[in-house]
Amino acid sequence: MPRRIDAEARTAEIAEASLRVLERDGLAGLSVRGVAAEAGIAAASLRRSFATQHALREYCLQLIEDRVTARISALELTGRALVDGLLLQLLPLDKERRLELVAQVQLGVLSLTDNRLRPPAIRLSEGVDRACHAAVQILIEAGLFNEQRDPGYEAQRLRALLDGIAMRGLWSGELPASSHMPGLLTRHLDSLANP
Amino acid sequence: MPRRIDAEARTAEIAEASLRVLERDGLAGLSVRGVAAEAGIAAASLRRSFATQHALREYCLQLIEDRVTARISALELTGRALVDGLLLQLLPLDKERRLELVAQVQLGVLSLTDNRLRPPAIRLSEGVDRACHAAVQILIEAGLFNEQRDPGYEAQRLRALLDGIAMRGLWSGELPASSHMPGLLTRHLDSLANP
DNA sequence: TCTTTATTAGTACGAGTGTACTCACAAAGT
DNA sequence: ACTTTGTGAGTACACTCGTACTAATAAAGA
Repeated sequence: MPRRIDAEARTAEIAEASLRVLERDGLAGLSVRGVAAEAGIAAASLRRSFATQHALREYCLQLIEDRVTARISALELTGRALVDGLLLQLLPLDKERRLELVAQVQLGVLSLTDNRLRPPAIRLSEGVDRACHAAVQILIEAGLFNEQRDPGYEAQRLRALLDGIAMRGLWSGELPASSHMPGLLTRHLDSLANP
Repeated sequence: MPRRIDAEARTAEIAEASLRVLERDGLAGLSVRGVAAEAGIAAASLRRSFATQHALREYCLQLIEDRVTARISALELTGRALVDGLLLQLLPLDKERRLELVAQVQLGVLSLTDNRLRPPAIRLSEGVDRACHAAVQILIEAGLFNEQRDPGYEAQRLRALLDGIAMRGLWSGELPASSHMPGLLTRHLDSLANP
């Protein structure tokens, strides 16, 4: 009887349009009317998928997490190459990853003053934490991690370094100048094997 | 003839009220009426100091930079203690520093989509860069920097690490849990002397 | 074909926004 | 005492916002 059964596809489209709006216009542009226009649908249709603006913002964070984890899961690598690939998924090295990171930071900053947004923001952050700990574990198993080092500390330091490099890449304009970001990261990963 | 010649004092009060609003209510709260209420003055009086909302936001970034540099200049330390004190001024270790960092991130994120805000944001970022390079230089002069290391690379890595630790401190709620932030930093600084 | 449903466009409301005024008051310098 | 000036409170305009409706349209299943 119904007209269509899209549901999920529709919400995904809307959320992806939201990410584009977040990168182009920032938080101020993430309005019901603005996102609907970007998605090419009517505002009333958007409110059928997301009854409230908060639900939309929440789903955006969820979508970012899903997309990143999907990309990481798709990596068919091992050892050091896997560690590189894994961590590079969290840096704004191309348009897609920059889009996600900008949106993530915008919503993350909003979560500082909107407590309802903190749970999904924390979930996302914990995911990155797990990735860093996993990276250290992979290095250990590959014999690329000096045994004198403290795995827990190195995972934390790696997390901070990763965030810092990502931020640096964000502020410093576009993608070209940020091509030396991976260098900083890989050089750090190299150093974990030595002393 | 005039009534008072405050000028600077007034603008400083307003900007400090703005920082408080930014931490409490976020970017959405940084409105003319909202800041005026926080500062305890009339909206019309605020617009005498800041003709436009953009000027207010711009001055906030400037004020943050001034406050941080003032605190750093006031440090009467040398060697490693100076490096520690210098870098700790950029972490959200107390209410004042957290206030500044939250405001800085809020406006920094806004500068991603408001190009007029980029110059002051970039200035602030470059100041942090200089601090990191200075920190490395101080370590070298104090003999706490292994000569096999690359000063330029270590300055960049320090910068990223500092930003990452600061971000971590921001997201993870309040100040208590972030007391292990300095540990991460000092441990890294220690390691610069060795291998 | 008929019925059911999703989508659309449009409108409406109350609130908040930046910006721009006016007018009365209070304080300081001459 | 008088004049100049900053301040305060208030008002206004045009806009956007989230949210909530309506009525009309289009498409799919029965």
